[in-house]
Amino acid sequence: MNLKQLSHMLALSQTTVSRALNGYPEVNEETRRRVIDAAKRHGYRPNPSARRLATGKTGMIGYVLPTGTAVDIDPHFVEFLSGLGDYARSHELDLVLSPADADDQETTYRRIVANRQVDAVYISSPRPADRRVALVSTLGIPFIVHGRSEGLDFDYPFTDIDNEGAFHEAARLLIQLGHRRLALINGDDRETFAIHRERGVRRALAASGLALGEDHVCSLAMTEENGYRAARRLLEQSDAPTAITCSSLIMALGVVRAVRDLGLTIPGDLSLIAHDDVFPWLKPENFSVPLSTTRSSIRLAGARVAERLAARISGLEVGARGEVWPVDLVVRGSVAGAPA
Amino acid sequence: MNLKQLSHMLALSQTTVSRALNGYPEVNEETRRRVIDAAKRHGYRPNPSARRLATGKTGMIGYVLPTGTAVDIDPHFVEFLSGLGDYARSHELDLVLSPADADDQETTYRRIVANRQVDAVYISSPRPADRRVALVSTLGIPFIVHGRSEGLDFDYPFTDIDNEGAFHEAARLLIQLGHRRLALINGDDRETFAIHRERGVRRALAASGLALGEDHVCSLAMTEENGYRAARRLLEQSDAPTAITCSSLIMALGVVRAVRDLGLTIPGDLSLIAHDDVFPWLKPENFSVPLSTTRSSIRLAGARVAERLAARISGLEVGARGEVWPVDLVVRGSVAGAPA
DNA sequence: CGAAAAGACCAAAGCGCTTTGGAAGACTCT
DNA sequence: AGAGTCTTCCAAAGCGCTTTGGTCTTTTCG
Repeated sequence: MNLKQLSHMLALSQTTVSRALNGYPEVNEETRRRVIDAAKRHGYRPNPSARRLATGKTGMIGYVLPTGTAVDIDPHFVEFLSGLGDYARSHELDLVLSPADADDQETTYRRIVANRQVDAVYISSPRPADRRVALVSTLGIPFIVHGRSEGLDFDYPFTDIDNEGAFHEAARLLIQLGHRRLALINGDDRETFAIHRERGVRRALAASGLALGEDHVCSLAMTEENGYRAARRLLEQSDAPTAITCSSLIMALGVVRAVRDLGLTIPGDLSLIAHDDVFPWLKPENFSVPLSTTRSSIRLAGARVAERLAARISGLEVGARGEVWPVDLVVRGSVAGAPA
Repeated sequence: MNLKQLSHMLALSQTTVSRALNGYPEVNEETRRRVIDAAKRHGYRPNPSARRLATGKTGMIGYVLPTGTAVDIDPHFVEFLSGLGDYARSHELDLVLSPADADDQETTYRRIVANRQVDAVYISSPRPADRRVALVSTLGIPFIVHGRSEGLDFDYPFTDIDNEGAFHEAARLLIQLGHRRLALINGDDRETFAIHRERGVRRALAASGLALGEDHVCSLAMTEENGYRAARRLLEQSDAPTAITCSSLIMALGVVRAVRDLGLTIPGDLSLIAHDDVFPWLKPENFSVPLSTTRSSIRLAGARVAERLAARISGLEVGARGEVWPVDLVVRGSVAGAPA
């Protein structure tokens, strides 16, 4: 059932039927009702390919997915996607993932914009002076950055959490508890979130006249194994930290294992606070010693990003407003006063 | 730069240019070279919307993504996606995720087929007599099932691993080691993979005149917490198992925690074998006691599914061939002879 | 009461591609 | 030389929708 058939059946022109369906004003309300009714009864659904060709609108939002045998997609992605998908569904948006060579995403961005394959895109895991942000911005497609870049000479719309504030608070708490030697087990420090977290820890230390030693900060891909290695390295050195802040729950698993292997205890020998993105399948309260966390649901962020994308597509949102969400500090058993 | 401009510039008809570009035979090789050359030089890329409208081909593969606030996307998804994306990239395919109400995916399947939004779809986490498989099959869109359904009265193409064989082997090993009371901590037993795994364990036990007690099998969403709960429940009962087979590495984390909480040891008091889908961020060899596993890379499966989808789209693959991959049993420190 | 404005509808021109159904010229064959 | 065959190219008809630029009635109002 296409527009031609439907309009013929109603003895109306395609123009009028199309307008009736799309809510244009220049059609009699009585006629509109007839049209809508008939469309529903016959299950008429405009062909999206045709509509897209005519309007340029696709009803899709895009994401360039870096791939390659050596490239691992972040497990956070799936939670983000849950939120994004949930919102997208309610607004009849689909998400198209365009796989790209991790080292050349630009080509793919250009392609999806040139081809008008999507109405908007989002960018995640931004880095300082992120080229993707600059690119997408000049290409003129609506977009939202999940996270933040830095050192760009223009503003852009983003949704981020207060990583610096979160880790500042975490470190401050540890310092208040008497800890003097803090360490940070961080994610890849080429990404802004990691830089912000480190900044937060340093700022808290500096406020008490302390500093983060060069050998007290690790920056690695967020795997259990790297958490373990980092913790071993930190805890086996002469001025081992008495407290660790950690960028991920998965790394924290490794930290806990290292602590156990070394015959130490949490929080007796080591206090630990990790960032929790809120996974359904791994919860900080279920660690053998319940884990203190800085908590922020990445799923909510996904929903928010989708919401803003939808708003930008429909022109409801304009400008370059960045929003930063506060992060909860949730104290559980894994922190205690510094050992004597 | 569109076809019209390009053909005008070459003083050829759109027909000829189109044919030259798409490799049709009825065009002079000399002319073809000129056209291809000019197209490249001017960066001509056919507009996919237009091409789609004309041909019906989209260059996209679809996946219906169940969403909802109470619905968690499986973290395995991201690994599967890595493989799928990697292959898709090399074949210039995009992936479109269509979010759907988890309780009504049918509408979405019908929509994406009716609208010709994708060239093929894949289905994951199938259940016995899965309605999606039946639906997609009658809708007539090319598809591949990742996993298997059962009890359908027709054949369909799938790629699955030998879940039954894997868990059969795991259980057999444990029995050979003298274990008599085995337990199974399984995933959601409404899904076929879980059913097959249970079947494998039962078969191995039966071969030695043993059985899987009703209270020795748990079927839950695969979270750390559920792994913990299940293990507690199993290990605290009077005829506690001396060996556990477990459907996921994440659940195994919980099992290990439970064992520790109960003051037991692996493999002294309990042998443990879990299924490993091969995550980059959590490796069985890094468990405090290296974990024995049945191993199968879900990422490879993703690549294979993409490959088959591409083949079906281009007509290279037809028919309903199902393929079943063998699973490796990797023995590490977490298994030992049954306690005396 | 007549002119201007508003209301309701339509024919046709795109959007940019593929594909059908020729047509013109060059070649082969008898 | 005329008939048939290739080879090579083209004009034009879709694909199914939106939107422009009208036309023909009605209504409004000085």
